Amino acid sequence: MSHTLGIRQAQKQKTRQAFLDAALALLEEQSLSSLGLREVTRAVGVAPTAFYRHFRSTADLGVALVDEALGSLHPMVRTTVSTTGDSEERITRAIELIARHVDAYPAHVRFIARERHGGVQPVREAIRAQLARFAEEVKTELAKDPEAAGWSDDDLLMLAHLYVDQMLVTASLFLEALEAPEEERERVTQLATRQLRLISIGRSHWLD
Amino acid sequence: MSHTLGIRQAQKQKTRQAFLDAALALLEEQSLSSLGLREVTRAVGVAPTAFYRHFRSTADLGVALVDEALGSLHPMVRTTVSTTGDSEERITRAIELIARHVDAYPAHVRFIARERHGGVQPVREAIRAQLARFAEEVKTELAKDPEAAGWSDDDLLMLAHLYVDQMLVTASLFLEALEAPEEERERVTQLATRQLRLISIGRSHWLD
DNA sequence: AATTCCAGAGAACAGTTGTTAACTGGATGA
DNA sequence: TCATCCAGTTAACAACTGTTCTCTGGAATT
Repeated sequence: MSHTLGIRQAQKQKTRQAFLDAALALLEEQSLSSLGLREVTRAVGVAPTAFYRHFRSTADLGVALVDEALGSLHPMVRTTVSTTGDSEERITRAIELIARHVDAYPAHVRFIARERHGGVQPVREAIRAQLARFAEEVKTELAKDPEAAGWSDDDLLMLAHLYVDQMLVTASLFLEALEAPEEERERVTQLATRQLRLISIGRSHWLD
Repeated sequence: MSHTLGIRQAQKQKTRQAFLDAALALLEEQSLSSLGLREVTRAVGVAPTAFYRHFRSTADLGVALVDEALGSLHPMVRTTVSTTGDSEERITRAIELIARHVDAYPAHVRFIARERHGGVQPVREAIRAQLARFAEEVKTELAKDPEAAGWSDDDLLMLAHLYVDQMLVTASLFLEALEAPEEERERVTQLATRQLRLISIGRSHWLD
């Protein structure tokens, strides 16, 4: 079923990706609501009007960035929660996975953290929707665990949201520590690990 | 020692407050990094150049807003954590206090949530510093609790940060539910309450 | 009463912004 | 081969931006 794109479509997608890349770079030092259309086209090296061939507005571009940043993350989230091993191993592995992701895609993480409560409504809504999906998926994985026996659906979703939010808090901490010395990164790892451990303890005594 | 301000100083402070109020209102629909100096002066009803009599830049104004939004919050945080009563009562009271604060100062809460990871470095730093102070204060209160016996300083601070972050997550949820029907606000209250309860359970079994 | 001070006004500056319209030239499909 | 399509270009628009310098009039100081 894989149909090779025509030269034309291929070039268009390439330009579109250049817009996304340039915007993401520019957004490291500002918010989406101050990102100018001309600013982006200048960075890409095309005429301002070329922008409209791909996006209606910078808000539209922002929504596309949300998909790029979070869309491909779903498989990882599933495996993060569902990995086997005892509780302590799973925590260590989850934190490490987050740290690696921040190292690999710092600009994406910064964008999501920044625009989650940012000044552009459609983008906020897109992030909210994706995070709700994450929570649903985490909930599904949690439900498979024998520890979830006796838990109501509501409580499972409550815990899933807690995990998702904690994941973002941790990612944001790693982001701030990106340029910091290894010592500081280790401090963050320890903090995040113990916070997750505490939540995990609360989880195992929830039904007491 | 209270010295009545001269007419001149009084008028200046009044104008300064008008700047803060106008900026806060404008920031409900955008981020600080896109807030224009002329935009603010127009809203206040003064000449653009008057801005410089009070602030070096919009970033400077942002830092002043952080102080206004968080500076007066310290006493409340202390009482939130230190209130007497059993665990369940304290949780209910804390959530209610957050809900009331969001109702009373929605724009302040929105500003902090938005600019905590926003595009203006000095403002991010100011918020980070204030939240670190909050965490220290929460830690001090936690240490007074008999339940904290045997806890290391590091673990207490870890828990304090967890509480502070959870407080912000909850505040942000109430903010999104501000215009929503009472039913939705009740749902948020239930969610936040159970999350805090789970953390509280983890806390009480931490030393097991 | 005379002098200094200073919050705010006014005008002007070079640059920037988003959006429109009409175009070009190479890929596409008949 | 020839007509159609369409990603990207060019030019122009009114409106807006931050910042400078100069000025003013009433409060503050002497």
